[in-house]
Amino acid sequence: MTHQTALPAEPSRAEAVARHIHGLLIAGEFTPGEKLSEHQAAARFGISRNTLREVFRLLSSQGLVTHIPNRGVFVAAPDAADVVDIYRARAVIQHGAVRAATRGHPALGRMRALSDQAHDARGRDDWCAVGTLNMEFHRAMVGLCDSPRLDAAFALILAELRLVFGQLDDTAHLHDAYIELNQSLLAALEAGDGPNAARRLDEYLRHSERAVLSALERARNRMPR
Amino acid sequence: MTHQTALPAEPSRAEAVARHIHGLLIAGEFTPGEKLSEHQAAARFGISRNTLREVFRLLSSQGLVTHIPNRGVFVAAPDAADVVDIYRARAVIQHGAVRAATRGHPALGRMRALSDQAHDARGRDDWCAVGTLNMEFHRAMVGLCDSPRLDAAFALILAELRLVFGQLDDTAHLHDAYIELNQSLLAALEAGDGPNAARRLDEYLRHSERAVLSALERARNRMPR
DNA sequence: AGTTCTATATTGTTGAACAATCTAATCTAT
DNA sequence: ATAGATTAGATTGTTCAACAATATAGAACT
Repeated sequence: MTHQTALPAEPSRAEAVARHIHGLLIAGEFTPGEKLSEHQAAARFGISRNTLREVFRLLSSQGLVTHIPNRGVFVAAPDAADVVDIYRARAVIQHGAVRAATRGHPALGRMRALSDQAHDARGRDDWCAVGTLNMEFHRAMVGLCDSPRLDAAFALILAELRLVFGQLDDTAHLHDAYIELNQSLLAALEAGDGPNAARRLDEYLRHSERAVLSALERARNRMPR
Repeated sequence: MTHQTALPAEPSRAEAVARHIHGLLIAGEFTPGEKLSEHQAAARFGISRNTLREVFRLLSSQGLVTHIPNRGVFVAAPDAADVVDIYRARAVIQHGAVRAATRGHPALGRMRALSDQAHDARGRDDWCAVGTLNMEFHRAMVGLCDSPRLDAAFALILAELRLVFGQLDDTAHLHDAYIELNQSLLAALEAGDGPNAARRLDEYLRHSERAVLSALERARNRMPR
């Protein structure tokens, strides 16, 4: 189950379009709650309505899109409750990662590399890259569990979080201060200090959640619907 | 996001068939790795090939069926590695549930009710019900997290485990001894004794995983493919 | 026996069509 | 004029027939 095509060659049109829309969604190209008409979307993405329906089933299973029977599919509109839930789930899974951490685990090397890259990206003021690398860092952390299923579940949750980010305006400050937190978290893991790592993790999650929540509320106030 | 139709009235044929096949899968009506031909399955379930493809996308996103491009879809054939992974993921999520447990949490009441029902079902030698109730018990336990996303992720994992059960012959003993373990686990949670609950949980998971693994190997030896 | 080639079957996708459902505008009645 | 019922239009859910692209199985060949 660990086979992952190095270069994501898309064999089928459906999956290609699914990945494409996925990219548009987490890039914030749609407004939350926006309806995605089948006729319209099929024309826009150059596939038939039948194939598009398969794509929608794909995306809706990933939680990026909400399918309401006989009504259509709508861009997911995560609210504050969803953010709280996402961070709750993150806490459980990532706490499990801390417990599963062992010195010299391959995932630690990946985390180190991503942490360094994030540091570089910040030097270049490339905030988009910082955001992506930050998420990759935490995804790599879940790799400590050595569980494909947890990896998959976490990837889903993180994709939803990126959907939230796409709705926000000021994504810069959301990742700035957390590079240091990630570094100290990683240091604790590399040192094999579980309790300290758990504390650092909780600290990160608490701060990040609060930042996202307030940014979301700001965005909602600016654009109430 | 908390709306869940009390009685699962199926508005669309696709979802109805999806649920139907889901039931057949976890009941062990298919042999693992069996190919599900579109033409054949569409005729069998009385829907068109296009609609069936949507159903397959649904099921494949739930991990019950494996979609291989240009090859078709196959009944998932979880092996020992998958079982290990499933229990690894369970350990992480359910350990989080123990940490989230608070006295008087509604989920504890549901667990109590399910535990009692399982006890009754054992008295009636209704092992099928015992198995279902055991899973419901643990699903209710994850409800302690108050996280719809963790609930969903856990439900997915448990469905895969049921798929494994469907492949086994002697499902009776798989749940017999665990009723007591569940009861002591629940007692520890109700008493607010987290560390003890965690120990009981690990004990349950360790025993259950070993039982499933050996039963799976036995089944595989009897029917090598 | 192993390989190549060919014929067949299956999947991936399309377009048109229809019933069922929802949406929005119109029309009534108070 | 506002509230509710009615109708017309649009959208979804689903089917069918068809075709290209790929995979499978079998035949022919070395």
